[in-house]
Amino acid sequence: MHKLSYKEQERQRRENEILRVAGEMLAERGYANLNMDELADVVGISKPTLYQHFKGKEELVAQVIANSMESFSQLMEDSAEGTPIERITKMLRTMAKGRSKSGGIWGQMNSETVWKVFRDNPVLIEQRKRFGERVQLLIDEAKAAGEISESLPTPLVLRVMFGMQMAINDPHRASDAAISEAETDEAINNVITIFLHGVCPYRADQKPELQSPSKQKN
Amino acid sequence: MHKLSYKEQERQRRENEILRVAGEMLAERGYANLNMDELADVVGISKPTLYQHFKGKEELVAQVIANSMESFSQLMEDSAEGTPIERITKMLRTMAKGRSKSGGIWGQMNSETVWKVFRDNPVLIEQRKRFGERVQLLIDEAKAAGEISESLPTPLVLRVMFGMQMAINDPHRASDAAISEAETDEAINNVITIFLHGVCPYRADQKPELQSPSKQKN
Amino acid sequence: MHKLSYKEQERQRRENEILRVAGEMLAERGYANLNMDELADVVGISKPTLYQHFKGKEELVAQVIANSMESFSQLMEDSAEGTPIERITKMLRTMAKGRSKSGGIWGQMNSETVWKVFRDNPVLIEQRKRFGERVQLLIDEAKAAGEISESLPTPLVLRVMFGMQMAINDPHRASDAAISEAETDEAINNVITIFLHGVCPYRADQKPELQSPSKQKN
Amino acid sequence: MHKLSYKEQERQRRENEILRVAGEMLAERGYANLNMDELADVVGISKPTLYQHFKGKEELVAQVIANSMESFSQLMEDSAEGTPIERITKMLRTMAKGRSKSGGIWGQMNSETVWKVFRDNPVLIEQRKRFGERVQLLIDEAKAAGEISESLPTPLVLRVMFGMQMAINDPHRASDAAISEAETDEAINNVITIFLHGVCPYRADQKPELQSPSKQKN
DNA sequence: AATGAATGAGTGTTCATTCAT
DNA sequence: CATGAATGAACACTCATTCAT
Repeated sequence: MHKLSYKEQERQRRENEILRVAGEMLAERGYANLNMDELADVVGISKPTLYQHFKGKEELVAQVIANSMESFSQLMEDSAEGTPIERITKMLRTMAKGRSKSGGIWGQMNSETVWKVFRDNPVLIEQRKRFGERVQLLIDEAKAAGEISESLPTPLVLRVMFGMQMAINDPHRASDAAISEAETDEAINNVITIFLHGVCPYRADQKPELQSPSKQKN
Repeated sequence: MHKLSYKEQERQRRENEILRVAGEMLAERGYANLNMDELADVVGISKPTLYQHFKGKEELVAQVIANSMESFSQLMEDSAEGTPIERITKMLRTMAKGRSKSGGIWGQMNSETVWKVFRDNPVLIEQRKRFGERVQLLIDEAKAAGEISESLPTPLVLRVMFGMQMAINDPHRASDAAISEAETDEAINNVITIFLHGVCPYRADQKPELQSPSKQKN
Repeated sequence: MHKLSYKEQERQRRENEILRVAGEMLAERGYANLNMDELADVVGISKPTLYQHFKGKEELVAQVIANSMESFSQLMEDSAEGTPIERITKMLRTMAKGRSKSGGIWGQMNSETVWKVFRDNPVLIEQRKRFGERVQLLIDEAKAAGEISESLPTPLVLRVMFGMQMAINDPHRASDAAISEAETDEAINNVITIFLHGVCPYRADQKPELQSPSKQKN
Repeated sequence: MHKLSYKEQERQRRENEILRVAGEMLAERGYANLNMDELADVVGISKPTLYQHFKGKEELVAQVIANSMESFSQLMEDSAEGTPIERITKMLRTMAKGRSKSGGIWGQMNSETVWKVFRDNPVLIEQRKRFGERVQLLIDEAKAAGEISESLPTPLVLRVMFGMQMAINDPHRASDAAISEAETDEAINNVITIFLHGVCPYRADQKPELQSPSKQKN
């Protein structure tokens, strides 16, 4: 890999900065309220420069999502040690701590626009595939280790992981009343506990029986 | 209760129609892409008429949310029989089936704007209180019945319920490829199962141990 | 003159009420901010009823102006006794006291729209003529009596009268700090004094010499 | 003071042009009929460009007023020579000639909206203070020189000056029939004469006696 | 005759995107 | 390359006016 020129480095640094800020904005305010003017302002560049880095808002957001997935993937890679469930736990915890990086963006998938970007952007199509495979692998390992019920479809487990994310904080807490670190930690722990118990293979002697709707009244 | 005039009925009917369409749009496209022009068009009225029903976009959305919470509340009321956990199960199932009514809108709370409406709108403040109390009651009953772990804070349980919601469908499925009823049902069942196992009091002999972060590496 | 039916009387009463309220609104807020919805509301009737009395906003305003001129004319008629200048004084005072009736509306002539109504409305054309004649008469009498300088064109004197009006109050005083009756009275007295001294024939020995622009530097 | 770049100059030029046109429109048509679309059109720019210069209609109007006051202030500064009354005379004349600059806008203060801007806009608050002080000074000098009656409150004198303004022209003359320069000049002279005689200290031997309302009948 | 309800035609404002410098 | 400045296309909201009842 050849050495990057100073200019090139600078460019990279700035691109990352843009993506970082955009990621935060996207997670906090949603696609529609992600304002290109403000973004450029906060990053400290002009709008045309912004457009030199990204062809448009959609592409920018696509990159943000890509980055987010990438760092998520990286996270899985990095926590390669431990039992699968330990790794999953760690992932959940990391996601939760850095809400803006992954969880926050996931929450934006409810917006049609973001979803379309996620679905149709060429860069993301590839990334989605790789990402899915890696997660699949991890979850499957967990299944093999008996830590996740075999009967649960992998994508569903993944979606539950993200859904759990959203349960950790009131998305926008009491506005001014900052939440203590300890409180957040406890919420995280609780959510992880719920997740782990929720997905682990249950045994016959365990209480909750799912009643199919028809038999409900019984 | 006096009989409503035909006009009055018509007005009500239309108001409901507006709320229904707006609810769908909100759930599917988010606040920013809920377009008053289009809404009026789809409902088949003119914009000023729309504004005679609702003072503005925010109030409209507030009403949509209020309605959504109301029908959710109603649901709890209606399913008053059965063990608490049976009732919760039924609720989850109903929420999941009618995504647009409750779950879909909940997903929009990630948008700053919607969240502000939810927090600050006077109509909703009262409703939130009542809603919270009812749910609190239900969950507390479930705790008392030993169906939900006492150690889990009630609001967190509620948030998990909503988070679960979002795990049921890819928020926007493969766009055209409609998902079979059966598939959805299975997803619902799976998610409910996960929820029930996740929150039920676990016993010492159960597998998953939550490792506190410090001890993680062991 | 035949006796009016009760209905007819009622109608008249309401028409007057509309004109009164509209007059106040027009004087205080200007043409553009005179809102037909609000007007109907304040008067306590529905908009279609309003439109049964007046063909449209312009006609309504025309009537308001006509009324205003009429009551002004009436005022001149009523104060037929005394020297011309005494009558003019009385007029100024009455105008000032009831700003909304005459002076206030006069102030709205700066709005293109109101001015056009004033100029072009058929009802007003006639009224303007009569009004002008009466005032002309009065001012000419005053001139004849040596109370107003012969050299001042009558329309200009009239305009100065109205201009003086606007000097009495800050159009919208310190908003909340109500002005004492006494203060207003003094302002009125001062303004009238200025007017009377301003227009009365001056004698050679009086101080202020008007310098024509060319000689100004002198 | 560094030399402005060409771009900067151009920007200034355009900003002035906007203010000029807006000032004319405001004076002629009032706040409500000052249309941002049309303004942009007339100036020859697009609406968003307009909004890059001024945050909104109110701010734009505030600037127009500020400019107007500033040029008025400047006028006082510039005509620093001569007796106070000479200076006032000159001011009146200049105001009258350039109606749109000062007088015309003053006439709009009857509109609630414009008045609110005048009262509440932060930029104008400071300007109003300075403006008031300067005028106060001038009028007080005139009083000291015996050219304006000591008994007249300064603010009232100022208001009368502006009121006089409005007497010079029929605010909108016979529309098409342009008024000859000479006519206007004569009107101006007459109004100034009236003003000067009106406010100068009157002597006991002068005719017009102000009758207090109670004694009017004599 | 009176009204609740409806609307066409704007109005101010914003935003993603592109030139000219 | 970087940028100040420009813009087309929307969008939320309002208002005078008119029907249908």
